[in-house]
Amino acid sequence: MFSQTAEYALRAVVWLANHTEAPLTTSQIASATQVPPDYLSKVLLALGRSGIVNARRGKNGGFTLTKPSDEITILDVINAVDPVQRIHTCPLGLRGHGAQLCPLHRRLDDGLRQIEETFRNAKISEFSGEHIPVAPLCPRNEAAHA
Amino acid sequence: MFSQTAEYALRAVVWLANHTEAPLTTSQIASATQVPPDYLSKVLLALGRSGIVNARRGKNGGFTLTKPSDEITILDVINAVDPVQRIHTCPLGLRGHGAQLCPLHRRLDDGLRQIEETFRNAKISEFSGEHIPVAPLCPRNEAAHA
DNA sequence: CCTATTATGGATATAGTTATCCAGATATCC
DNA sequence: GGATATCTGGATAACTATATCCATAATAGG
Repeated sequence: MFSQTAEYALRAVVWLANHTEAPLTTSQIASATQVPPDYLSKVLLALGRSGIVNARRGKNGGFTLTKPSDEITILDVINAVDPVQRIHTCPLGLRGHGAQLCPLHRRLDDGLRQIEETFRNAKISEFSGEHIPVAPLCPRNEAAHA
Repeated sequence: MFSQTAEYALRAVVWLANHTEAPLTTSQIASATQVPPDYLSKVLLALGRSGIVNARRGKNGGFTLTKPSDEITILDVINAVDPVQRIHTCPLGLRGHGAQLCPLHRRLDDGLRQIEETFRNAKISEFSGEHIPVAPLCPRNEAAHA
């Protein structure tokens, strides 16, 4: 349902939100989030172009978030790499004029609107910071070691 | 967000729900719903395998719905061709054990669950029958002719 | 039984997404 | 200013989704 690219972008942003002390390099993020490094570099590029992350080159360079994590939503990240395509006009190319969708497509678009809404209300801060009981991204299930 | 295939499948099913007198052939459905005929044939095959449509070969053959349209949901159709992939295990392949998703993936899966819910509640009958004010699928905008 | 019609499904082509590779640009540090 | 680290971005490959083509199987009707 979501593209792989969106998944990768979210992992990167959540990881960055949890490591704000210094910039993180592509390869640091890649190994932490288990994303192919060279592909991640494209994803980070897109996140940069959308103003979600900031890049610094050279030694001690890397990526940082441009905003605090409570000002970034899941929707922002998804839209940066793989925008939600709302249905604005009849996909059949009939002469339905714009706003007037048929019941089916109106209903499908309602679903899309709902998804947007849900993910607009999900701030990245929800997944970062000290208050998170389990580790960011998937927990390593420390319970198993006890 | 939804695949092209799912879109095609929904158009076909809605069209069938609105034309129940006799079986419709692939090419009839294709031209009515503006879907590439040879591709539609694969889509209808998948719908048949999922028990949503019934096929009859030979003269006067074609496709019919196996059930009344109020017993088929948008979710049924989507799942027949391009199933909603819920997130059950950690996509990072870490040793998180099944049920225990990290906050991010739990939230994403919540979104997916919500989509399922929304489309499970959308019966195809909603888009078929005499009670529909505008034509099924996109209206031909008859207003423009007045 | 024969013919016409229609679905079934395999083979292949095209396009889009995901992934890899590497040369270049830019910044930092000394 | 030189050396090194790092992002930027173009070129290409692998994979998946979409689309097309056509031979075959099954059915209806005569």
